Amino acid sequence: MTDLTSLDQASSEHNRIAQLLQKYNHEYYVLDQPSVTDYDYDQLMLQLIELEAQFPTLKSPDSPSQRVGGEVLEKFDSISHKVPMLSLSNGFSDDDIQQFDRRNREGLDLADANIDYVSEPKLDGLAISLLYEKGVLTHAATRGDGRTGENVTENVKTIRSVPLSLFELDQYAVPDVLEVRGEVFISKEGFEKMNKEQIELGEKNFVNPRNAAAGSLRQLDSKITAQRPLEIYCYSLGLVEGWQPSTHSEMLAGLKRFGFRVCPEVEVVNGVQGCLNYYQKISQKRDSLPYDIDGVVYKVDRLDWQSSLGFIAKAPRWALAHKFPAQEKTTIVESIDVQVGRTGAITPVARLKPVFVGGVTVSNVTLHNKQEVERLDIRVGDKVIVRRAGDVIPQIVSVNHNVRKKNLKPFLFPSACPVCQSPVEVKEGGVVARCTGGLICEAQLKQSVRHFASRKAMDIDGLGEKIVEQLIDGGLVSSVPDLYTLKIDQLTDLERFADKSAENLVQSISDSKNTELSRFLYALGIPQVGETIAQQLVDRFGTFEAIRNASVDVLESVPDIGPIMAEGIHTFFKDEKNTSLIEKLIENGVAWQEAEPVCRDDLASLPLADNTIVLTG
DNA sequence: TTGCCTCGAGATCA
DNA sequence: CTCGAGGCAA
Repeated sequence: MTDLTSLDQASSEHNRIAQLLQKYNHEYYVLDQPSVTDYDYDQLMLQLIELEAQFPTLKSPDSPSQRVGGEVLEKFDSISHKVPMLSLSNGFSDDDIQQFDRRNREGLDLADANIDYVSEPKLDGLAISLLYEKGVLTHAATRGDGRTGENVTENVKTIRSVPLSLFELDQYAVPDVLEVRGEVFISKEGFEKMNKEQIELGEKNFVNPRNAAAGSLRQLDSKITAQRPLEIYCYSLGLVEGWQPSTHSEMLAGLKRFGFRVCPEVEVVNGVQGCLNYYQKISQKRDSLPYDIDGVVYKVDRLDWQSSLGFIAKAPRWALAHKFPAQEKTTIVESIDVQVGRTGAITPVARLKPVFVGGVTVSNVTLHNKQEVERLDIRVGDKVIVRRAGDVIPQIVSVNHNVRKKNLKPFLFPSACPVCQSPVEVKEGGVVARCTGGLICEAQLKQSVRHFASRKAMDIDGLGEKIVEQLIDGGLVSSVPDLYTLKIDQLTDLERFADKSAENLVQSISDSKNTELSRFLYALGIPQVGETIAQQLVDRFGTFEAIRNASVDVLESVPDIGPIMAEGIHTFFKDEKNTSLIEKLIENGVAWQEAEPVCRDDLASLPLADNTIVLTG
């Protein structure tokens, strides 16, 4: 390599090697048909890296050398998705699929004609968006909340099956802007290998491929990501300029030509029967597929039909995820605890003998309320069937009463709060039992303080659950305003609280004094008032005084506020306990900028959105 | 709800 | 080294 002295020479050599590597890479990771040995590939890569070390100007963002990882980041920046990343509606039964198809045919005025659907396995990984500008991968982002995700470009570049630049084939011009979406995952085999390595390194095993993939993508050091066996299958587009396929299947074929990996199980099927047959077929193949899936996805093939069907709240109407039934396991109820929430809600929770189901270890399952406990007739010592319903929340499916030992005692739903002994009350017509102790109840107090400090409320950094517990158990805090009079010396008396921690906590509490009205409102924990309603109240009324003095009728005029909420808000501000608490907070220095009341309706959602309205005065 | 990553800080031990 | 907080993903 040292014989390359001029930049020109080096540059053409760099080009040659880079192109070879791109080709070999694609053959190996996308087509699964390698034409050279791993050794040859590695040697070539080393040559390239050496060359770039000698001539750093040759290091381009799409150089194959990017695959080994680069600089260590300090944090991930956020990236906003120009086209939001939506989720999919779920279906579980044949009937759900038939309804989906019927809705589509009705929506498209098709009566009897069958719709072509693209069907594909639903991979159990994490969604990712890849942005190519002028054919080069420039940004890769996680889904996040659908509107804003994290910039994980450096990590994604290390995934061998992600093209760093698009293939240019004569007859297919590369689009100016191409955002491709897909699923990043780890294969079953990759996962096994990875865990073997973890053991050799003396590290902990990963529990399931999905979380291992998500964790791998969140490494600040992309060199670590580069060593993880991440793969990708691409399945849809985001923002595109300069390419207009007319069907989904044509789009997927195009993606393959550009060098993307597309799941080989994808098929175009005809009508609802085609979908159901596909589901059967994939169900049978499921165990032999090299990766985890949790269902199949159907998408209307014609893109013009997709756009005329459009979207509901946060999912396309033209696609449906047909999920496999959740895995179920049997375990034992070890105890039934009762939790008291911020609003006094009494929730029974079953503590289970830990059981590995659906990829995670489940040991706690909420039993929701009294009715549910009675419906299940669940007792400590019972054998129960557990599953993870709809992706995440564990659920008790049923209790095996046949094998119940005779001496098991029925669970007695408490009539007094287990924490403060105040009477428990169920509102007329309601299901939720509530502790009537209010803030006298330590459980409610703890939760209120925790809520007050939370990020979307007053954002007091470092005041988590355990610390709140310590403050209240130690008698340092008996109401929310007490936070603002905490002194460093008081804190240092607590366990595991040294000077630095005490100082930091006092500082972040003090920092929270300057806040926004909407945060403060939300922090107060007014019944029914979440983040959104708090913001709407501020938009409508502008000042705290205006909100606190608003009559029920006026409150009801705010969008999304009905009679129940209006009543709740009004009553909250009439209660002297609440007003004195608010006074104290203000005395202790909590303050915000007040605004003029602006009656701001959500313009985008109104029929007038397309017109221009000029406001004067 | 669980799993994973990352950070700061306290505790522990050489 | 361990713990708690915080953030993210499904």
